[in-house]
Amino acid sequence: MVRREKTHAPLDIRHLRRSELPVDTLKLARYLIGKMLVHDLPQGRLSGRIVETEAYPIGDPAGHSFGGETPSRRSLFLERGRSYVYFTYGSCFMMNVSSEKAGEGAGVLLRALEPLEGIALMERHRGTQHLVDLARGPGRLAKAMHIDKRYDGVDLCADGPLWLGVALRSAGTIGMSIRIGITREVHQLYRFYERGSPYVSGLKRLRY
DNA sequence: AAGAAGATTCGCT
DNA sequence: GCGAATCTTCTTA
Repeated sequence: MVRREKTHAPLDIRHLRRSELPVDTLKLARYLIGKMLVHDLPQGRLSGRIVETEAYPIGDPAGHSFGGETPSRRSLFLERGRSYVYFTYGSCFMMNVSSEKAGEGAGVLLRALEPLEGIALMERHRGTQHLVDLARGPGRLAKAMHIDKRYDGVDLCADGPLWLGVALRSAGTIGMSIRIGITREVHQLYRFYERGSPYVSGLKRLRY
């Protein structure tokens, strides 16, 4: 397989400014489809296009902010554009983008990326060379991008190692569906994805 | 102090 | 497709 970063110049990715982020969890979840997640490591840059998200808005019983702020969940209550990283099922980190005003608990779960730069390093992190599986699913995404609890609370609009960006290619058609893996509010259409992308998880559940 | 649940993944059938 | 793995956090005693 031809590796993009060896045959193309580095992508021209510009930082997203906080003022560009919609001040609404559902709008932000849709807005982030087609945007870039970038992690600059000493070994090189990891980047990918966001192709799948889920919204966990204010007051959502399925959201981690439901029931109020705790030390482990404080990042969800930060101003929009900060990361909330948590560990679950004894094996997976997952990354959210906080999505409302400071003091309001809500977030957007990043569920899948189309890997673009640093693919060889992502393959090492994930232990597989199957491109479409590298960041398909929230736990795999975090592992491929080398995201763990150290990155909880990071400002994704600041000039740090982990950030959100915009590259030239925009999103295609955006679809909606029910969210995956939850037991409450299961009927809400709070999941957004790029139609036709092979990098989206749970393809069998895309019915909308 | 003990137990249960959890925004999943992987391996096996 | 199904079920185990695995551990943090929160609840209850």
